[in-house]
Amino acid sequence: MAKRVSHRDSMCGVARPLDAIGDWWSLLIVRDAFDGLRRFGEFQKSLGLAKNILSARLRNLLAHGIMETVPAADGSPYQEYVLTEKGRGLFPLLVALRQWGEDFFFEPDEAHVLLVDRKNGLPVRRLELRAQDGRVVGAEDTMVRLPAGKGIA
Amino acid sequence: MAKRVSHRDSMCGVARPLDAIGDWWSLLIVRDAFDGLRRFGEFQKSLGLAKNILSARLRNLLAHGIMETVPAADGSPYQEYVLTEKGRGLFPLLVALRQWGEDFFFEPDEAHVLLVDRKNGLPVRRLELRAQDGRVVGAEDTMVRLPAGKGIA
DNA sequence: TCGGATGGTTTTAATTTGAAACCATCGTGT
DNA sequence: ACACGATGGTTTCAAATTAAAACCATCCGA
Repeated sequence: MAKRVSHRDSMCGVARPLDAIGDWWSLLIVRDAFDGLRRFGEFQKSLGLAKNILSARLRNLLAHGIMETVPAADGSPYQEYVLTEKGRGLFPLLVALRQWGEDFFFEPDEAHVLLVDRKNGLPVRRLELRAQDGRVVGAEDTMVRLPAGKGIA
Repeated sequence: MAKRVSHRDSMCGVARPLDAIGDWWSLLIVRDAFDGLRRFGEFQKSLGLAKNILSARLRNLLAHGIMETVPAADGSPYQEYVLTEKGRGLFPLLVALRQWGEDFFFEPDEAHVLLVDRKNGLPVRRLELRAQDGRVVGAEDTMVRLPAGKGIA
């Protein structure tokens, strides 16, 4: 937690979120939350991590406003963990991660889960970054503009 | 490295990439590589991490085929680290991370770097996930379809 | 041939992680 | 009322990881 940030990362738009997600367990928890999991035990069973670690990660997600606890849901006396709006904002990131995984981590013939449109069951399109005029742009077509002129951040 | 994966993550399209990126330092290295950094010393200065850690991370990125070394570039007798196609495939993920950061980690009046179109300097659009028919879809509109029918993965 | 720049590795301490044991609360059965 | 299992954690302690610093090697110009 509270990872050390480099001298220039105080202003960096990439490092700041990384500090909040902290580690990959957190992102897997968020993924499971998108899948509808809400209870401590559900996350633990799904991810197979130690309870103390899950506890720490959930605490961190709560502290960063990515998840929140709600008092009940089905009458149980326990609390449940649900995504906040900030947490739901991670959806594109998860999709990007998933699509990258599909592209490079599965053999061509290897079956893998597919993200599909709920309406008709068809796979979703690939994420594309577009310029204001609608052109699809890649990394080569973009640059970062600095607000005041310091590092390369 | 070689993080333990849960019992079901062998098939999960999200956990697999996470194993390759490993930790957030790796992603910051990739980000810097997109920014044009290529040399060991450049990464070290930019990120401010210990040299042994940078060394280990670069080794891991090489092992996963995310970066590769090229013999020279400007005559120096040293090697340089550049992104492979697989590494360049991380661009949408970085954009997603950056946009999420812009949304939730900066005060409304706080200046921050902006990803802009190189052609005209205008900010790029937000990433949007679209269905086959072009509709913009959110998390609620999607689900994962399993290849054979097991867990919820 | 000295000395600095570059690109690492080794060594050692501090932090984090993880497994297991432990504990507390609630609900149920009897 | 009381035992007991399920749930949701915390504590303890060993193992792995990370970080800082020191060290080492190579190339290069003066």
